[in-house]
Amino acid sequence: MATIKEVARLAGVSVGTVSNVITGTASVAKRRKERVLRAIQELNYHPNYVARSLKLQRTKMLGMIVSDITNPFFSQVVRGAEEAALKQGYLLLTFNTDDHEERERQVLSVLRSRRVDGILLVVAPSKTKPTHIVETLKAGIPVVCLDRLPPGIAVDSVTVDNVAAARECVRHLIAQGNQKIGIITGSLALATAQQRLLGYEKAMHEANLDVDKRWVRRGDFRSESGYQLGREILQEENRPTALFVSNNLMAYGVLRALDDLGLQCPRDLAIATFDDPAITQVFRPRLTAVFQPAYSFGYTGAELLIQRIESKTTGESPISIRLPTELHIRESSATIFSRPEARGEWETSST
Amino acid sequence: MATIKEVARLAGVSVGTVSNVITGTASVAKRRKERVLRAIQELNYHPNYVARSLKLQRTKMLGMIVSDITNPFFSQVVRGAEEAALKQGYLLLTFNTDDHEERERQVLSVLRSRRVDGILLVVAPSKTKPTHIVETLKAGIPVVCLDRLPPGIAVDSVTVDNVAAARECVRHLIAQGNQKIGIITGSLALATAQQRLLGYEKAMHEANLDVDKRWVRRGDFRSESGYQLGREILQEENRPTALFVSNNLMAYGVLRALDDLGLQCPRDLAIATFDDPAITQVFRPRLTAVFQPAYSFGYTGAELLIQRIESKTTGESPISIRLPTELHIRESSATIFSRPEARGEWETSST
DNA sequence: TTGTACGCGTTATCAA
DNA sequence: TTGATAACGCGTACAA
Repeated sequence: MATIKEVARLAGVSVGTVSNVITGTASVAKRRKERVLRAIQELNYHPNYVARSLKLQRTKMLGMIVSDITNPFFSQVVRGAEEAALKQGYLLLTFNTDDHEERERQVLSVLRSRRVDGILLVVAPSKTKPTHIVETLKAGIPVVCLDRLPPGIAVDSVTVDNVAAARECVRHLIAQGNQKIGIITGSLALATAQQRLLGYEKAMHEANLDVDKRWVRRGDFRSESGYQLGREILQEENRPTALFVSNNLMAYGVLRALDDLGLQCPRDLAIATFDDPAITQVFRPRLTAVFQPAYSFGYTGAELLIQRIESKTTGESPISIRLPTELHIRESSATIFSRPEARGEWETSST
Repeated sequence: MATIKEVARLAGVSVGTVSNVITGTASVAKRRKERVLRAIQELNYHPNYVARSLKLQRTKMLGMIVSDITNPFFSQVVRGAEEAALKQGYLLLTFNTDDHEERERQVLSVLRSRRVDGILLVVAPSKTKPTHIVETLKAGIPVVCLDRLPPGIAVDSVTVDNVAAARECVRHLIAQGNQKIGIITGSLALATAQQRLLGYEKAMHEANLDVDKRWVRRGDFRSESGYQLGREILQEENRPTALFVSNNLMAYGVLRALDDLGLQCPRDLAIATFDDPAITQVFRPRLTAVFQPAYSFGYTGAELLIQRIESKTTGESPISIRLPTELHIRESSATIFSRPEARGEWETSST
């Protein structure tokens, strides 16, 4: 692979001149410039970004850590981040943690060795303050947390108001006539899961509705837990008429559980959930869900991160960006108490 | 950020010794080793991989290019690739091309500048031989093509037998009693799209069934084209009773079209398709689909690529790996001619 | 077994 | 405007 030296020799100029042509930092005489360009073409020269990174002490690479890119919500986040990053010449190094804190720790270490300029992070569940994140910050590497906030750490972030969104969602279930409403939460080591539970409790409380302990089940945001807990709840002798499921994957699990038990949604159980991937919207039952702007999570996060990087303002007080959500009301929450005649004609209300 | 020099100074040894401790290339006296380890700990030293890459002339980074990570098929591919790569210490630099050849060209150029050790590539549609791929190969960068083969280029690859899979799938539609069967293809600039069309034609031909030209529509593997073409076909006066849709996204579009027209699957139209993301399997209608081992595409591809990289055998004759597919038969292809009484009880036959 | 010195390909500084 | 040269941080001969 050709080096800048070879280009310089072929063009009959010094390496400094070639560098100036490439980066455009200093002006170069027109004739020499042309000679250099021709040599670059001829040798099919591609500047060595590794060497440049070493010299400049920045790599123009961003770490992108999500729990599972296979979840349509996160693949959208990544997509958004890539778009914003690429636009400014940054590349994405992506990783999945499957929500394992240990894996997150390893990835963070790798990323520090790779000298990425910054990190976009969807944190894994953690009971205690994740020291590896603190240390990354302390090392001067900007981190922007997406969707979830790590406990006890002041860090830039892009989030939504989970409490309000969950509350609105459960309110809707109540408005549909449901009184016995259950919830399947994510791991309570995750801020988002806690907040959605809180929103649920608020809505129930302000409507003076009892919350039976057995209707509150704790999952882990994965499909299998939705399935298991769904089965359990549905087999209670006093089962709820509606279920608020804290994320999409678990809602899919609940649907499977319904199917197993010969039950149907919404006939036997109303369902409302979080996350609203376009891909599922064409199938039945259409899920009532809190839509989160997944793409914007990534895009906005990357923009914020790059701004931090380039303005060298790490250590300032954290910036937290709040994105809006929308409650998309569809057939899965149409209960026995209020079921329109028409099928498939549901409106999309927003907030 | 600490350097190897500082570690050496703190431990009271030379940089060579520190390097030996880190890489394990030469043995170091136990006591000194401990001192070094302690110094590393204390300084929170993370070896500079940029410098190492420059010295070693390899980055332990792989380029991963897909059309759209938002498509569950490709997110699985990426996931598999990451798993295999990480296991051997390689990192993934991921990119989406949205099937634009120009974008692919740019990304390839960036990747060469970044000095990635190899590239996993899902090629974009291309009418002519993509010279940028040839040149990447010529530059000595191993490339493994996933899922699709670029026209006229001998390159390592991981694919499935699209012709056979499509044929089996259409045969199934025929066996269900359908005689008027249409197809929505992807861009015929894509090998996979061509092959699936070919499989369709073979199945129709060997069953002595006519193929009405108006039943053969050319999409682009995106949902919107499935919707548009689905509408067109369904509004023909002599419309088919079954449709073979060449990929998942377009199938979702067709479902939407059905809905718009007040029709239902499978009552008014049987559907069979390609790709079979787990996420959709819990919804109705459950789609009959050719399952492709998406995760394995990535995993196997990365393994093959790394083997190429580490054995330095670029330029040898290309290796092509064929992965098996499975036809998953579900309710979407249950036609009026053969419809079991039970709902939701469909078997999964495989080949 | 340990230390020294060179080079990887750039960019930036400085003198010409 | 141009050319020569010193870093950037590391791994690895080679010498000790």
